[in-house]
Amino acid sequence: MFSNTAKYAIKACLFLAVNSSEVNKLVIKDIAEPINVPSAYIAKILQALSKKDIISSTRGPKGGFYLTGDQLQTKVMQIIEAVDGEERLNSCLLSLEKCNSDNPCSLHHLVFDEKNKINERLKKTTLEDLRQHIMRGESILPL
Amino acid sequence: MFSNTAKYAIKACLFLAVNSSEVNKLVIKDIAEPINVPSAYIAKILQALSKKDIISSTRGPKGGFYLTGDQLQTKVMQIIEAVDGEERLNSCLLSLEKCNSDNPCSLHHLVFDEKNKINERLKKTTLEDLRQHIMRGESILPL
DNA sequence: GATATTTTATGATAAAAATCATATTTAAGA
DNA sequence: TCTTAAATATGATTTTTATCATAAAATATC
Repeated sequence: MFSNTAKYAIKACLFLAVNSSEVNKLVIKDIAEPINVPSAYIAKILQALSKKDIISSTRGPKGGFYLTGDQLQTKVMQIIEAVDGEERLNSCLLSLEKCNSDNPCSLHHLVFDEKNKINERLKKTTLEDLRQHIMRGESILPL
Repeated sequence: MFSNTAKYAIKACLFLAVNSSEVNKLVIKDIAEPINVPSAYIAKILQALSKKDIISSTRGPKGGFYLTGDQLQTKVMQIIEAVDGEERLNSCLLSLEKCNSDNPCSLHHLVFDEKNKINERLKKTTLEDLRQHIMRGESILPL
């Protein structure tokens, strides 16, 4: 459903949401190992997220990655779009240009409402929301 | 959401459902062109579907592809599984093995019910259902 | 300022998915 | 039985995605 890159990005952001702060930066290795993603790969993803200001970083000794308070308000959808580009989730199931609610493709009715609901949630849910969920023990930190 | 291969497979099956029959077989070119898929590619997909008995074929002159009455009862999900392999649609969003309803990953609640609903529909809906929908003008044949 | 530690930029390689090409087999019809 | 029209089998190529590698730039600390 998501690309590996998007999944890894979400995992990394959540890991940062739970474990990092401006005074507790994490170095690539300390992210890659626990979330179980090859470190050279996650490094590249973190760079992209950092460039898009979804996460923060400073280089040099004592440097690393972390999230600011603002960045805890990032929506899950923004993370996905940052790494995968937009509309991966918004197009018709069959990728038909002509398909829309007025002129639905054959599968349209089967998925439309549910797909919308999922998308709405991804657009609304923030890292902070997920972090709190994890803190309360209502879901697990994906590792 | 689906692979190109799965999308093309669904399009081709629907096209056959609407336009073919045991006495009106369609040749690759007559499928590939209208549904707008490269013919060498759709040929390969049709071969796979035929081998799994989701569509029928006969070779030689007057040969071609078609659906039997039974095959009109094929579920959309079966088509997807035939070409993509199973479980592409059944795994956790983040592909976590440990994630399930008892031990949900952070995104689990955001998608679980809707994903299930979609999957249920894909498992229930037959080509014949979709064909009738199209015949009644309630949806378009995806081209 | 020199050094060490970190991210950043860049690009190389590997694997998977999509696409293209073609020789072989089958069956109809002359 | 020969020819022709079709699917089938097989595999090559291209494109995309995933992964790996490394030199350059930045910054803290001595």
